Amino acid sequence: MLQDEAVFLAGYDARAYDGPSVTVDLVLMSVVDGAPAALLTRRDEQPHAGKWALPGGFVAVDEDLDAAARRILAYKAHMDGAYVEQLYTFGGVGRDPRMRVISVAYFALLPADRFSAALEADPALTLARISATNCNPAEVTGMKGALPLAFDHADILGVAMQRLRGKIDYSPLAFALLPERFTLRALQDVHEAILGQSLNKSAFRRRMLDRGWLEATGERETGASFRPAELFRFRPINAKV
Amino acid sequence: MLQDEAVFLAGYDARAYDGPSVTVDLVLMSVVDGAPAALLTRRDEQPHAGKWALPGGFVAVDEDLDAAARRILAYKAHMDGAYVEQLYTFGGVGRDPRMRVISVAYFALLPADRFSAALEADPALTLARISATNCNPAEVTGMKGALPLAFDHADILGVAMQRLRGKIDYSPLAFALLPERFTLRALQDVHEAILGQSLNKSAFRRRMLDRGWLEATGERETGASFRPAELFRFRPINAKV
DNA sequence: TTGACATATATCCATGACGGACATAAGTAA
DNA sequence: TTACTTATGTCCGTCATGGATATATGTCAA
Repeated sequence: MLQDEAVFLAGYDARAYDGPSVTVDLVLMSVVDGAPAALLTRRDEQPHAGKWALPGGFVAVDEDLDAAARRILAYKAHMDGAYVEQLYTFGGVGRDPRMRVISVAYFALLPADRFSAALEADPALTLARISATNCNPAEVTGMKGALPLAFDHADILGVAMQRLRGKIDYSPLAFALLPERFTLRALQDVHEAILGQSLNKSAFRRRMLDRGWLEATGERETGASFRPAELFRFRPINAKV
Repeated sequence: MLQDEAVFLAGYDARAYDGPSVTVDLVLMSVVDGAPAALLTRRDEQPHAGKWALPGGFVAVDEDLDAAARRILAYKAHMDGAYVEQLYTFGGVGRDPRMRVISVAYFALLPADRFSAALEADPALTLARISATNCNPAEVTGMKGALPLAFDHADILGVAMQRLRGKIDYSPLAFALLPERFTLRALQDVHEAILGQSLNKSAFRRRMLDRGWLEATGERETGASFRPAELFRFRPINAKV
């Protein structure tokens, strides 16, 4: 921050010198129609009015950081129970032109159906498709073309995708993106969407079944006009998340 | 800056409430005598007087988060140029009994010689050995037995070791713990100290040489009473840190 | 000068994970 | 009943790894 700019702000609020404010920003992610997606809210006010931002909010002085993330998940995104993990803390001085804000980013993973339900429940939310192939900076497109992102939220989205790609093949993150019962094909689709590349089918099945995370239900999918696949369930034994 | 954006800033009340304070805590790590170690400072004041803490400090309102980490590295640990990476943000309400403090933890990696130099330069610092095998919670011992840790710094140390263990075999982190020239044996010693287990020698050599990170210098170590090993140098080509 | 010694370096092989091809199974639809 | 499509299981070549073994190369002592 420039010196005269600091003096300018100090004239309006002396407490600006107390220290940085802390917010939590949430990257709500899912895989929709074979592509990674995130939920964004449209900014009505300055700065960055009209641009799209991650749901977020200030951390209260008597509130755990994780609790703040869950509160924002429930209040601004109308959902709870999602898998939530702290992502990274963004603390550049110029992130927000109003004042100094340090933002602790979290990402939350949701199955596509709950994702859609949240979209319908809140018209202020929109779905942004994230290009998995070219992810730095994150290119997001909505229903009507590209979505300009507010603040450094494109960076945050990029780091979230990066983390997801790095962890998905050795952690059970993918199960948070699927319904309770799913086929091996659906599981592979999620992996391929996150990684942005197709995977070998035999090797993928072997790997997943050998890992011990899957429990066969004995049931099979319905509605397909071909041989139905068996439905599996996530068995969180020896789970390392 | 847009016209209406400037108008908006002029009337903005920077802070409507008092929020949490933000500090940066530094986990200064190295491998000393075949064991992972960290630098701690002794607390003189309450709370936790007499216990040992990570070097840390408040983040100024006009200071980048990363800059704060580098400042603390320079002022409290008397060193610079180390490899520094953000670790995790600890935001529990009861962390500090005095007031609400959210701490962004960083870890810094240093070769053992610079580690020792910092120890000699500042008598307030002490070296804590970290048991790599049983790392949760981190057990640290100094020269005279166990070191009780202040606040939640044992947790932070544990997360730092966990991160280091998780990243060392697929990232060039180990080179930040070695001098500029080193033997393959020294590199393996560092890996084994971090992982807390011995590694297969042939496989380790093959893996490291195939990875393309090592540049042979043609020189050999001196002072050994047996066949001297070749000295290698880290070649940061295609480096992913 | 020479040989013992300790470690570095190179070679070889068994094992297991993986990519990929192929055959078979099991549903729907005509 | 047959065509069709995908699921599921089997087989094999390739490659990374663990591990053993052989050779190379320095110091040190006799």
